[in-house]
Formats: sequence, C-alpha cells, structure tokens
Amino acid sequence: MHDIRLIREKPAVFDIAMARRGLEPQAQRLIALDARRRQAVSRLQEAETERNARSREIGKAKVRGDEGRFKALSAKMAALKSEMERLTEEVRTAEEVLNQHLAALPNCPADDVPKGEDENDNEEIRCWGEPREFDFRADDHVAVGGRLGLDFERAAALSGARFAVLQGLLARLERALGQFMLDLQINKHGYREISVPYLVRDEAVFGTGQLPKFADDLFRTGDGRWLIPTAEVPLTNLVRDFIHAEDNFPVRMTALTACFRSEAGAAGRDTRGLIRMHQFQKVELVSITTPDQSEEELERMTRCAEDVLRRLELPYRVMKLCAGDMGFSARRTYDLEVWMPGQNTYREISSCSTCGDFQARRMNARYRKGGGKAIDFLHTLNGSGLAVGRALVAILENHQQMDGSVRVPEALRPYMGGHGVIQP
RNA sequence: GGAGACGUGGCCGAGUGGUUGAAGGCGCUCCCCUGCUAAGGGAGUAUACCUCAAAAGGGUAUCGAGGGUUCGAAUCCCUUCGUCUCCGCCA
Repeated sequence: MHDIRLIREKPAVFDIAMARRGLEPQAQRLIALDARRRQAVSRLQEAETERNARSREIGKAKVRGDEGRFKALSAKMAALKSEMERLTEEVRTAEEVLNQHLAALPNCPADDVPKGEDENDNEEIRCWGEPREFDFRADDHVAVGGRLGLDFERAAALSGARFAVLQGLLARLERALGQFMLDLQINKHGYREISVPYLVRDEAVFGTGQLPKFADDLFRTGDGRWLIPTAEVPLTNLVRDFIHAEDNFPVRMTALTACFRSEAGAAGRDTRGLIRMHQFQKVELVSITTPDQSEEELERMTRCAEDVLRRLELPYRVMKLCAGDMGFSARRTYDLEVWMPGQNTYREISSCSTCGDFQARRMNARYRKGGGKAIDFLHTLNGSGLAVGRALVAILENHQQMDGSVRVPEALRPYMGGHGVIQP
C-alpha cells in the first residue's frame, strides 16, 4: 500500500516508479481522489463539532428541566443530522475509492532495480558451480523420477493435472530435503522455526499483497478462507496490527509448509513434470526489520538461500530482477536459478525480496523508535529457502547417473537413513 | 453441531444514555527526596485523520469490528469476528 502523502508531495517520482512497472501515470488521479476525500472529511468534522456543541446545550436544558428550550434546540438538529448523513456517506465512498486505487498499485522498485519488461532484462549478479558435463545422455527429471517412483498418472486420477505422487525413497527424498533445509536455516542461519496455519482469512492475504488483484491465483475454501500460496502469508502477518518495540528486530522466521497455487494464468506452461504444481513444499524465510536494516537483510537472506544449493552441490546463478519481472509487493528481488540439465537451462528455485514498508502498511505493522514517541512502519522481506519440489527436480537431473540411479548429496544422507544412492 | 458467558488504554479493572480518551491500580518515563538498597512525593504516559507552509495550536474519530436507535451511546438494539464454559462429535 502506498502512502498518499508521499504521492501528494512527490507525484513525479511516483509516476516514474509506476512507469518502470509498465503503468500509466497515476498520481494526478490519486491526488484528485484524495482532495475529494479530505474535503469531505473536513466538512463532516465541522458538522460533528457543531453537533457536539449543540448536544451539550440540549443536555443542559434537559438537566435544568427547561422543556421549551429543549424542544426548540432538538428541532434545530434535524437539518444538521441529515446533512451529516450525506457527508458521512461521501467520506465513506471517497475513502473506499481512494483505497481501492491505492491497493491495486504495485510497490515502487528500488533505484538500483534494472529497467526492463520481463526475465530477459534481469541482471546476473553472480554464478556458482559449473554445469556438469555428462558422459551419457542426461534425462529430464520426469524420466529419471519415473524409474524411481514419481507418478503423475495416479496423481491425476486422484486430483487432476499438476499433482504428483512420490513413492519410496523419492517420497523420502522430498521429506529429507524439507528437513535438511529447515534445519540449516534454523541451526546455521538463526531463523526461528514457526508452525503456521495453511488456511488464512482475507486480511492476511491482503496484507502480503496477493489480494485484491491476484485472487485468481489462489485456492479458496468453501467457508471463505484461502489456502496459503506460500508461508510468506502467515509468517509475515504474524506482526500485523501491532506497535512493536524496536529492539525486537530483525526478526527471522522460517516454516516448512505446503503451498497451494491455482496457476490460473499458466495454462500450457510447464505442463511436464514437477516444476509447476498446484501443491508443493517450501521452506520459507521471512525477516521483519526496521527500515535501516532491510537492505542488508536482503543480501543476508539471499546468502542463506544460496547456502542450501551449495550444500546440495547444485550449480546456480543469482539474478537481480528487472522492474517488470518483480512481484507486486517487491521493492527489489533476487532470484536464485538452479541449473537444470534436463531442460538445459537455469530455472527459478528461490526468490528473495524486500518489500520495504509496502506490506507493513497493508498490515498496519509498526514499531516504536527507541522507546520514544516516534512510530514508523516496519520493513518485511521474504524468500524461499528453498522450494522443495524444484530442489527435488534439480537433484534428480544434476545427480543422475548412467545406470538410472541418483546420487544423494552428502549433506542429505543423514536425512535419508544413510542411503547414498536411490536405485531404480 | 447444541446451550450459555464475555470482549474497555501496555496490563489489571471501574463504568447501563449527557464535557468519559475514559475512575482506580499496576507497569513505564522524567523530576524531587533518601549515603546504597528498599520505601516515599510530584509530573507525564494511546492511535489515526483533518486543519496549519512548518512548529505551536485547534478539531474529529476510536471502549473487538460494522450497522441501527437517540438531540446525545463504552453504556440500548442488530449483525459479525474473537475468547471462554458446559454438552455432543472427533485427529
């Protein structure tokens, strides 16, 4: 959510930011809506002041037992009252319209975010590991996994497209990955483990920015709740509607959860394999910081996500997303892309973003500076550390062997009951 | 699912129609006093919005949320969310 006062003060800056997002200039319209709102509020408050004064007089007359004066004064209130009703309605609609407009606009990109429209304009920041040279024909994960217990047909019979069933050591590998990642973030990187609800209400999803614009991407329950598309939603909303003490921060939280996405806009994309599922596991990282900490925290968080790939011996690169490719709430985003031999390309496996105060405003999550009087909005960051399903894909493809088996990276073996290889 | 109770400031807790943003207590901050500690005295201690070039100042709203009754609502009515108790069911 944007601060209308900032827009009022620096409309040109705001419109430049929106232009980088590929949007038309917005400031003029928003300022006009705000002016209308403020005028209505002022008028209403004047009317309320008058009402309060008159009510007091009426009260005095009543107490004195001055029936005549009481009736005369009461009669005069009728006009004021209907005027107030009109003004109240005007304020309500003015606020609603302004908020609707504000809530639908994406966050402003940070200054250093590259210009660009899509992934082709993203900027490579660094690269780790060498894509492996295979001395046999490398399969993609569907073929490799198919021999090890990955079954899309059974899943389709149960649930439809974009679901998978994992069996045997493959199921265990998924569990091992989740446990390994979670333990790493908790024990080595100082994140606090949190267990969260998978079903959340409107306000939570609005807070992180999926609502109102992206309702189509989410699953909704019969009783009006939403299945979380990422643990970012419950984790971030943990600090909502509260004024926190400054010395709490940074707060670092992590959770291993299932994530549910309708993939409404992805018809026909990534239909093969595990890349794009309606349901997948993910270890999420969320940091809540004061405004001065968030820049550094994003670098730190990205490193925490990268560490998972290094320990899993998976080559990857770090991309700084261009303005057009960033998510709605993000101010700056680093994507981690892991090398996928089966597709001969890098694929996104983590996305680490700082949202600045954008989500905090929507959630009304604030802190008190240094125990003093000043209050400000917090900053929120989120990142995957990592997506378990895609990590599984990367393992199958990168660590496959000529005989159809898959080597289990050293770091994962304690979680695999000592299995070093998954055999067909 | 059935029956009932309750939601007041950081916390506890008064308050059933008229200067109540809200008594009292605790906590916290500052000051005074005390050799230290303990005790004591005094002052202060919500948020948002509007107005103002800004500060000062002024105004409005907020007693879970939304709506209604009323000249006037923390107080009455309705809806909703949440909490608790009992019964039923259940991993």
